[in-house]
Amino acid sequence: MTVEPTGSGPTLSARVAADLRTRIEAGEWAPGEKMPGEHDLCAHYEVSRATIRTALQDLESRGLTVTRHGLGTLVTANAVTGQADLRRLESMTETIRRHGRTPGMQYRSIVLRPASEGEAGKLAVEEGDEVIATERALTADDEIVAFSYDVIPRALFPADFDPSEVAGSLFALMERHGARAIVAISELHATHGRDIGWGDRPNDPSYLLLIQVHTDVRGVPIALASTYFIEGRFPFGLVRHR
Amino acid sequence: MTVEPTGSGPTLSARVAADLRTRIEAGEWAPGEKMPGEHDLCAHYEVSRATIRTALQDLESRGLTVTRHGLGTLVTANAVTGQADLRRLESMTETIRRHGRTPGMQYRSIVLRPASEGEAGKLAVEEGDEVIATERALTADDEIVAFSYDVIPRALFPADFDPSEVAGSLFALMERHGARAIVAISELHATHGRDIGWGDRPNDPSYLLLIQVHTDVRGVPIALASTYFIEGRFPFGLVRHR
DNA sequence: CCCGGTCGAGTTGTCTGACAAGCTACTGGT
DNA sequence: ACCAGTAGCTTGTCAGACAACTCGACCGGG
Repeated sequence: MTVEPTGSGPTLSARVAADLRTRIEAGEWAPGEKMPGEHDLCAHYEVSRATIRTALQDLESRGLTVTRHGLGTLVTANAVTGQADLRRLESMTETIRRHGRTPGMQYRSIVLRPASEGEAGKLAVEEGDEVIATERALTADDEIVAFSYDVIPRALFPADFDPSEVAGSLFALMERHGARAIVAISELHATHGRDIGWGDRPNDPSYLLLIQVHTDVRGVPIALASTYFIEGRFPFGLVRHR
Repeated sequence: MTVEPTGSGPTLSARVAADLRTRIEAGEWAPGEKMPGEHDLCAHYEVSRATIRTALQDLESRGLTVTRHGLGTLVTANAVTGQADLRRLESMTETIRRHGRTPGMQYRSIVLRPASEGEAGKLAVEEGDEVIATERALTADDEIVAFSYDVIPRALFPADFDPSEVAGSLFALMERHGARAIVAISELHATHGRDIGWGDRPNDPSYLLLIQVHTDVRGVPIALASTYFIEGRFPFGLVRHR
C-alpha cells in the first residue's frame, strides 16, 4: 500500500508519518507492542529508509513511540486521540472539531485602541501604537468552553482594513494577510474568580489560563493571546516523554 | 570542533543536538536568523549529514527551529531556558535545579494500603492489591511549590522492601528497582480551594493539577502521580509549534 | 524607469547501498 | 539446571548522488 499520490504539499515523510499516526491511534499496535522494522516499513510504503526514519522520528517526538538501538520501535501510547495537544499549535476550532464536537465563536467586542505598556513589550511595537483587541467566547456544541482576549498589531493589516470585518478564526484572518503563526511562546497558569469572562459559566469556576505570544517564522510577534479555559469543559491531554 | 569523545551512552546525533541546543539558548543565533546549512554543520561537527539531520529534527521537535525545504533552518525561539517544559518528562527536582533553585522534598506520609477502584484501573492491578501511597511537598529554596500524591504498585518492589526507606525522588527509587518511566499519559486541570495540601500556602490558592500515569517502555503503568502546583510559585513554559 | 519572466546558486528532501553497534534468543557445553 | 558464546535481527551512522524548492540577480520588453 502506497501513500497518497504525490500532491506537492506536505513532504513524503510527513504523509507517511500521518498515516502511521492514524494506524497507531486506531490501535493497530497495542502500547508496548513492537512496530514493523524500518526495512519492512520501507517495503510497505515503497519509500527509502531515510524517509521512514524521518517519519518515525516524528512519531517519537509526539511521544507515540520509542525507538531503541538494536531493539526496534515500540508503541507507547495511543489513547490521547481528540484531546487538545498542548505541544501542537493549531486553531481552537480545529481542536474542537477533531474532538468530535461542533466549534463556534461569539464575538463580544472588537476595538481599535493604543497598546498598553505590557502589550507593546510582548508584541515588539511602540507603546501607544494601535492594536486590534478582541474579546471572544469559544463554544463547543453551543457550550462555552473558553474566553479569549487577543491583541494584534494594527500594522499587520492594510490601511483600508475594517475591524468590523473580523470574524471566525484569527489564525485564518492573519494568514489571509500574510502573517502565519509558526510558534507560540506560552505560559500556563491556574486562576479562578467570578470576574473572568461573561455569560454562561459555573458559579466559582477555575480556569486554565494559556498566555501565548504567537510569532512569525522570523521571530516577529504577530499576536498576544490570553485564553481562559473553563475547568472541566475541555480536556487537556499530553504525552510527556524523555 | 568535535563533540565529546564517544562515550557509549547517548547517540552521536543526540550529543550534537544537545550542543546545538545550548548554542541556541546562548543566543548564538537570534530568533528569525538562519543557522548554518547542513553541509557546514557536517564539517563543523565532523559527522555525516544523516546525523546532522537527526539532530536538527530534534531541535524542530522542541520548537526551537523550523527548517524549510530550499530555505534552511531558522531559529524561532531561545528564551525558554529554565522553565519547566511540559513536553519533557523529567523529575521535578531536576527541573527545579535547572531553574537555578535548590530543590527539596518533605514527606508527609508513606503508607501501604489496598488500591482503590480508580487506582486499580489506571495502574492495571486488581482492586485491593497493595500499593505504596505517598504524600509529599516539593520545595524550591525551602518554599513549597507543589503537593504531590503518588501511588505505586507494591508488586514493583521485592518482598523484603521496607516502605520507610522511601526518600527523595520516586523516579530514582523506581529506577533502582528496574522500573524506568518512559512516557507519562497526562491530563491537565485547574482547581482551587483551602482543602488542598498542607502547611505554608496562600489563603485561597489556585493550583495547576497534573495527573500522570507513568508507564514502562512496554506500556505497563508503574506510577500514578497527582501533582498540585501552587499558582505563581512555579513557571510553566512551553513552545508550541506546527 | 518600471515590470515581469528567466536563470542560477544555494538549500533541504529523498534515494541507494553499505557497515558499525546494540539487543534477543537460541545453542551447546559444563 | 546453569552459563557463555554466538547468530541473526534491529537501529545508528556513513558516503555520494540527484530531485525539488526558494530566493535573489539578471535581463528584456513595455
